Amino acid sequence: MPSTPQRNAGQIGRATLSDVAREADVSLATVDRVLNKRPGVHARSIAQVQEAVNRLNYRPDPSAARLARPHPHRVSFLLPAGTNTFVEMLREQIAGSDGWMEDHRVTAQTHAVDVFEPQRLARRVLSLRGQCDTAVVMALDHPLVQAAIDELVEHGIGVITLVSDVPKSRRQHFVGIDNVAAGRTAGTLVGRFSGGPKGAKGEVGVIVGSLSLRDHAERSLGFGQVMSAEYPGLKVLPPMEGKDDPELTKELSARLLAAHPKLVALYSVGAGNRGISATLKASGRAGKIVFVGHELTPAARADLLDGTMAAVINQDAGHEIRSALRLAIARLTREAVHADQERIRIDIYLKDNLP
Amino acid sequence: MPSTPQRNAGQIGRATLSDVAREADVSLATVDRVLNKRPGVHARSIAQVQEAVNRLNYRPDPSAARLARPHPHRVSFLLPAGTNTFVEMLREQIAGSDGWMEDHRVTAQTHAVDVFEPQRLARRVLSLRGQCDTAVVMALDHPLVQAAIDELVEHGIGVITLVSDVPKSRRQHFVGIDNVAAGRTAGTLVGRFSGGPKGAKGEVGVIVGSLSLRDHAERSLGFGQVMSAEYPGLKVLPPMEGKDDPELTKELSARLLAAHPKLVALYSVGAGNRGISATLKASGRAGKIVFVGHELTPAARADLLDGTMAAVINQDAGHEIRSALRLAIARLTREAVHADQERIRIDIYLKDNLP
DNA sequence: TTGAAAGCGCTAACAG
DNA sequence: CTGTTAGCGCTTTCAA
Repeated sequence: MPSTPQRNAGQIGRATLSDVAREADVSLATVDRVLNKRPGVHARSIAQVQEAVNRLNYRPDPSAARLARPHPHRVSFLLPAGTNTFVEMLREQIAGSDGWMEDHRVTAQTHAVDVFEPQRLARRVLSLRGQCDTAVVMALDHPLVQAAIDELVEHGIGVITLVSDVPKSRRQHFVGIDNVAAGRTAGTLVGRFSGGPKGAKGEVGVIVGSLSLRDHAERSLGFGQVMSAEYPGLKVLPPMEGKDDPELTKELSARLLAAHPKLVALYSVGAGNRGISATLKASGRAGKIVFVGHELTPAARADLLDGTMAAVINQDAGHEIRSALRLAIARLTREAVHADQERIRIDIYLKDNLP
Repeated sequence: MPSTPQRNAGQIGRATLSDVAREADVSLATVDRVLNKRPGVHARSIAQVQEAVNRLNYRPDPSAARLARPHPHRVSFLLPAGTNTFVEMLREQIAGSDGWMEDHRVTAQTHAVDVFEPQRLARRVLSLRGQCDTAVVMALDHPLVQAAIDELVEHGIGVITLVSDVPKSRRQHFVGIDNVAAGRTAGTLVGRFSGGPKGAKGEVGVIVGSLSLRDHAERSLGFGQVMSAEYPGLKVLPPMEGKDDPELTKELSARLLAAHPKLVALYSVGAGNRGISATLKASGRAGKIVFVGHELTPAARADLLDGTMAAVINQDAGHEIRSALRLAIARLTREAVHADQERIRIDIYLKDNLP
């Protein structure tokens, strides 16, 4: 037993930086350099420090780290331009997190981009170089975009994809739901609400935003899987592309109703639910046709309450923003992330369990 | 404009304690005394400080506060003794939060109590006096318990009710779901899965743990509301008390099936779903009878996947524990709580959206 | 009733 | 390549 009456050495409380420094027989600064992977440290010192860290089971104190850091972490959000209500909700959640961000020494900037233009989107992603420490991107999955993300990562910027993933990129995390599973969930809801495995008979319409959007394609896929495997009596019609535009979805759904009198259900994969809702109400079939869609917007809420929509599948915008933010700073501070807490759920809302 | 070249005064960055001290023309210590409502401060000083706080829009920095505090906050959890799987999940979540707690200077202790004994429970609650800063209690709603909670609060201990509320008490918060709404949700699920407002016909069984448990009673109530109002073809049978015990629920459900050949659905309000599941499987009616229950335990998960259960209504144990912990420390540190984040959702799980 | 001062554990100049 | 040092914003003795 060393007889030096130093405080701490794995006894009471947790090990601190100075404990590590003492054990590794180097200075505070050197430990800091090793921990933060800064260059210019002798290999021997690195090894000593790492050994001490392991031995003492050292974990940095995030509060102290935050307090000492003179500059805030800068995170940039890249969100689709336009009037999509869900994106609007994401924006609000970012704005609403300012208090939290201040407390955590984080500053955020939000940029609007035309997500449907891979070229421009990629350029925008690239332009973030040097502008921030972490980029949170809701992006189209396209090779150009993937390359841009990879380059950003190359430059030491953390990248988190939001809502829509770019799986082959070197992004640090994806914050969003499993869209195939979400589609399957919609399938089960539509199937059971239309009469169940036995009873269900008729045609089912599907309106997507665009099949070239990865998430929409995945949802359609999952939906189709369940329908064909479990509800043979239900015939899924070929998906129509509504461009997430209420005007267009309104028109399409009207055409759908006219052409298919045996329509028993309608699955809206993307946005523009307001248009469908309008058609349904105008036709007097609201509440008769099982209408399931995504994202709990104020309009969807109202449709749920008056029975126009049977169910809404949601991803919690607030949770997604907070999660992205936590993951962003966790990379910089090496804080532990609790996977459980960061998993975005596929929420199902009926008229009865609205928040 | 004052010409003193002091740093800060509402300009760059946020106001600090010293800013407040300077503006109020008192010392740091005095500001701290006022902010933490410690006694022995002249009324004039109090006023000055408060004025400065408002003027500068001061909010304490939680990281700094945490760092400076020599003693951790002590929170005690009071959970039901016994083998209930959901309670087990709560326990695991508490254990799994230890890293987070360490980072936030919080220590937790968990006590097991016989919740069904108001006397003993109340005594146990009282015994927490002086033992902790915050008590998180999953309690029976009983006058004795309420009184005990109120006394604890009187003694300056924060009380948070978990899962099951004691609404008339002076508890600081309730962390849990709206059980009437949860019951309504179950109602809609059962109704729609059994054929919808028109088609549904037959009898529906209800098994509760005990009707003297507030949450069970509330769920039954909500369930009944929806069924009678929206599914007139479905006849809800009088609830049976299964004491949350798999053996008993197994027996009860078997009796139920035997006595009611026209049973189309079964709503399990409390625990003991394993027993019901066993009966259903043994009778060959698993998957035919719409079986809806609460809490996503491993067993429920399996039942969902093999079709024995149609849906599970869940409250996220991890979210509840984290929320309780955040609320506990927020009281001590005056940190802002984001109501949105603390709202516990009524999750609906189908086989397709399992986490 | 009030104030001065010593940290909490970490980061980042600035010197060697 | 390494160490010293001055804080970050707050809490808490200890004196006055």
